[in-house]
Amino acid sequence: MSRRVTSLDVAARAGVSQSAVSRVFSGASASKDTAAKVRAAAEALGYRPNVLARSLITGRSRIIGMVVAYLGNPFYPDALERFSRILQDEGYHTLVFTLPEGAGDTDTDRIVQQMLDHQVDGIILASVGLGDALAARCEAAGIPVVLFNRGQAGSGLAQVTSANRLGGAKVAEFLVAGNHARIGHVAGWQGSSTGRDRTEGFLDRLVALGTEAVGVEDGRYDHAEAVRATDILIAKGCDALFVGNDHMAFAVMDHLRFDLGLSVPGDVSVVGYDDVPMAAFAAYDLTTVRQPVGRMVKATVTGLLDQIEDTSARADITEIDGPLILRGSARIPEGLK
Amino acid sequence: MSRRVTSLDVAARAGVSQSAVSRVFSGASASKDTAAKVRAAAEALGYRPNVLARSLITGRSRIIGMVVAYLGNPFYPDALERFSRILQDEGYHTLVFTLPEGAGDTDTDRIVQQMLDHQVDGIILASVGLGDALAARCEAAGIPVVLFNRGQAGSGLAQVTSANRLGGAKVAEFLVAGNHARIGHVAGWQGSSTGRDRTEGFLDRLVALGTEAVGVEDGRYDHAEAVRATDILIAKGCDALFVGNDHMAFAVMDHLRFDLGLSVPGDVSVVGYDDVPMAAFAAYDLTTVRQPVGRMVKATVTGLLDQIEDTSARADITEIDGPLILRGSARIPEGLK
DNA sequence: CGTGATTTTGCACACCTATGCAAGCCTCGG
DNA sequence: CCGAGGCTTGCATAGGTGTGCAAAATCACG
Repeated sequence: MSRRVTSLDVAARAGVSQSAVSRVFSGASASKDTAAKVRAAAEALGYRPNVLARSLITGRSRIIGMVVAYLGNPFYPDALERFSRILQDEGYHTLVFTLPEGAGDTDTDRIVQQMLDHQVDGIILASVGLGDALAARCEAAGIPVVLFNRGQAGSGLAQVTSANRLGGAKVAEFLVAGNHARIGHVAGWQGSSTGRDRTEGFLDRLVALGTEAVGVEDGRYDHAEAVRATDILIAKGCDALFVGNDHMAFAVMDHLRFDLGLSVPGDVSVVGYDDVPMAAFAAYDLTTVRQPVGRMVKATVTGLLDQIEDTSARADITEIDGPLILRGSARIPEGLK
Repeated sequence: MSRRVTSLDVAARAGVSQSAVSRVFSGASASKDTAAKVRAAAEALGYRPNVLARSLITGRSRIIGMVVAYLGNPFYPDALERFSRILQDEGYHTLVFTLPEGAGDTDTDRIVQQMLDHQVDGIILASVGLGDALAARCEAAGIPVVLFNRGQAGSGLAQVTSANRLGGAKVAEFLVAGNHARIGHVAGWQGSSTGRDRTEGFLDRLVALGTEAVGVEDGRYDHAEAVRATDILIAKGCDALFVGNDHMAFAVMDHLRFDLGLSVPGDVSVVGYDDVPMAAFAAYDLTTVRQPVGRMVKATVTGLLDQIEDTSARADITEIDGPLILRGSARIPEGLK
């Protein structure tokens, strides 16, 4: 394997200095003439600037660290794919960091260190599961951070979520309009802001509408927990369940239909949150609140790059509204048919 | 933001030379005494070696490029998560590259260039969709490559797949044993080796058993295509369908049940391939051939690291056998009950 | 054509670490 | 006590690029 061709080689061939080559490739000023000569020589030699050397000296790697922990929920792979694609188009790349199952502070520290080691220009935290520790440490290290699908009140960190409270409220309106008598809630993990917000919005709106939830059980975004929660709520006689995300909603529907022998939506209406692709599958045909992944991802990237390119740009909180998608898993009010 | 702590700072504080510091952190020989002094100083200053500078000089980045294109199929996120985790444990990291939808040669070239730019130590191609061009170019660039869940006959490239032919054969055995009279096949994309192999193994074994497929339609790993294929095969009177992967199988089952009003497995048996988590959901309860993701991932990483650390190690082809998982989407032969 | 303003260019250094080489140290056997 | 051999250590350089600075070249204009 022959040696890499360097900017010096190009300079020699083009009859200019190495700095001229550097300037041409880093977009600095250069005369039409030399730029042409340099490009020709580079083309002939197959020269490409060495990213490592460049990063070493500029201090910017054009790499974004992305922390994920929960790819089992199809919402996240979808987001990851979009992130990777957009960042690629912007000349950035995505370095993936996976948080171990029961992530303790030790793990968190290690991840942060590794990101610092690689001098990532920015960080996307796309995981509901991780504590505030990670975000705090990133911030302390002076690296721009955006929380994706996760909020953290008063942290001063940039964050992009869907309008979770409003979404929860929409479901409340919908179920009440559907004349459901006993409404229950399999909540998203109450340790996460998204989970809490959806729950709050839902419960508050119920009260505003003059009714109340028969029961609320934390499903912790977990299959088995969701089933357990369902049992409790059904025992209380619920005829409608708002489930904290689609992934749990599938488990709930399966349990209702195949273990408890109930009809959905005949006996029980089920509403989810996310609108992952599978929600449209006929087997579930899940009524759910859509999280507009595309717009959320775009907003996240924009916010992050703004922070990177203009350090004075400050972290803002973005909430993106998504519609309730009416399908067949919940009784549809007369007025909406 | 204060300047980074460098090995020179540590050297000064420890009263040794910079090279001593370097040697301690790169695992070269050093006396107990100096090692201790260096570590103490490093600890006190919060020193961490600069990965970029190190990579620049050693030529190894400890970064693995991972090319994906099809995260819609839940098989791949699962794999990606495992890859990231294992590589992390081995001191490597995962740089994700996403191939655009209709990836032409231009895109392929760009991706390869970007990987070269970042001097990735190795490449995992985890995408059925991409042509041979990408693999060839990577190989030409002298970077170790392993194809994951994708083969390429006679390419001389390392590859890890499940035993696709054998898997297809198992399904043939199973369906014949179940006394199915008219067996059809919604094939995986015939442009991919996995698709072809499964199909071959399936059809060959049918013949060996003295029967034959009523029809074979390419589902191209696509939802809509799978539905189209199903229509054709059902029109031919099939009472059993082997579907090229689980993701399509879900579409097929939904179509059979909710559009055509057929019972699964009452009227038609359906068997998939992959055993993604969703296959175990009660709504589908899909009989399918398991791809042992964990072992496939482990084999891929092992093979790749071997090639990286020992350039003489040559590419081998690994096939990992997986069992047929019996569930409720296909009639179970008397003998197996 | 001369002068000042402006752009272009080259020089040299910085970024931070790994490593070949030679010199220094220690150890051990005779 | 001496010499040989092995382990440590420091020196100096390489790896490839960006950038401040000053010199050179170009331009505009009177």
